[in-house]
Amino acid sequence: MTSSQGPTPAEPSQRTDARLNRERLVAAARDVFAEAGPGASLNEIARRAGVGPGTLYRHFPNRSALLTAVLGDRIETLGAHAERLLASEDADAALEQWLRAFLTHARVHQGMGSALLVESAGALGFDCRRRILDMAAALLARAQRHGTARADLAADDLLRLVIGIALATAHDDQAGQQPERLLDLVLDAAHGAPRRRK
Amino acid sequence: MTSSQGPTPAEPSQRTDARLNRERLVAAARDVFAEAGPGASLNEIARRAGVGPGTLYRHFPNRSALLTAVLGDRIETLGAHAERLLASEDADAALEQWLRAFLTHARVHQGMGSALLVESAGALGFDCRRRILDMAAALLARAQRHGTARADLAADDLLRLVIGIALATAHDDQAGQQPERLLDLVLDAAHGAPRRRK
DNA sequence: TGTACATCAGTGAACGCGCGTTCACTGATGTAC
DNA sequence: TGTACATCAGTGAACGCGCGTTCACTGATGTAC
Repeated sequence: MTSSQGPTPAEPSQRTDARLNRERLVAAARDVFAEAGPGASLNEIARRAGVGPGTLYRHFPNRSALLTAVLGDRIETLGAHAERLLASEDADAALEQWLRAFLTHARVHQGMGSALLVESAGALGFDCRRRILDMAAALLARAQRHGTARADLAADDLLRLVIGIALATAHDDQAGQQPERLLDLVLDAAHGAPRRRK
Repeated sequence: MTSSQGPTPAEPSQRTDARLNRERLVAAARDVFAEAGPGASLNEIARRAGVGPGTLYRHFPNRSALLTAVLGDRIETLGAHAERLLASEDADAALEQWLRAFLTHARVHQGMGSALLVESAGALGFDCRRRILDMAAALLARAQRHGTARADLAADDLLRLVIGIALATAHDDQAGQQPERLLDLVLDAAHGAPRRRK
């Protein structure tokens, strides 16, 4: 493949001011979404980015596109992390470390991740959901084969529990160590044998 | 105490039309909150109840009062259930059954419960949170003393996990048996021994 | 390197909307006689 | 039991607000010469 020197591979050729404003918008959106959730005001995001509302719409036709842009690099990071962990020694530890990273991500975006993960509609959201689910599935499968993870555990269930922890502890400043504690509990369940049901 | 024949013990004497409208409002609020979450439109609730917006405000000065009214009988029910279960034989089964009932409640009110449970502010909300936490704590303590529940488990953690399940699976019609499955996992964690951490 | 200009990004006032909330008015209720 | 009336609940138009979204206009950018 030919090596293009631009930092944005997808966009063919963008004016420098346009690229700058786009970056400003994504940065502002990251902050505002983190503060006010996925339903945050788009005007507020434009204000925070120092651009007019029209500029926001020029770059992102709808809220979902903006959400996806914000999530984009997070997902890249999580994906790279998963890749590395899949090559590591301890399959159990790999799963655990990735879930911790995912929890941090989901908490900071308090439900934003889940807005995309839970809602089945939305083409862009579906893609995000798929990619994260794939990462979790790969790590879980390895922990089941070469580790001590329960065989009767689905990746979607595990992920959903962690999202639940994020949602239930989001925006609670006095939560302290609770999110980590709750994840410990879930990890216990992921490795322990199922109880005999009556 | 003297036995008053009225069905509303707290209200001293209410006109019949007022009581009727109040009931209509609570019923409408229950539906609308369940559909649209705790941030649902109050005008929509009034509309659904067939009364003017002013009437809603006459009965409930703010959204929190209305939320509390809706939650009221649910909490009564959960409280009565907890009372009964505390007198039952199997301490573990009692905790499990109550948590299942609580999950159903929290799911149907998709985050409405959590709106009151999580937010520490709000005098009325605080009361709800306290009462539910007390129920969970009593059942958990008994399961720890006379059952197999882990000693290093806090009632707030357990409750928060179940709320998380409710939030993460709310409004997902194709969730199927997932909520119950996730609760099973949490129950496994609640009874199993903690893993040795590296 | 310097200038002219076509292109396209940015602007921000303005629109319609539904929201929460108010309040002067209407009307139903229940009581006193 | 029937009527007069004081009380208080209900009404719903109206207000201000912030939202999402648009679009005629302005202005910066990068290219062609």
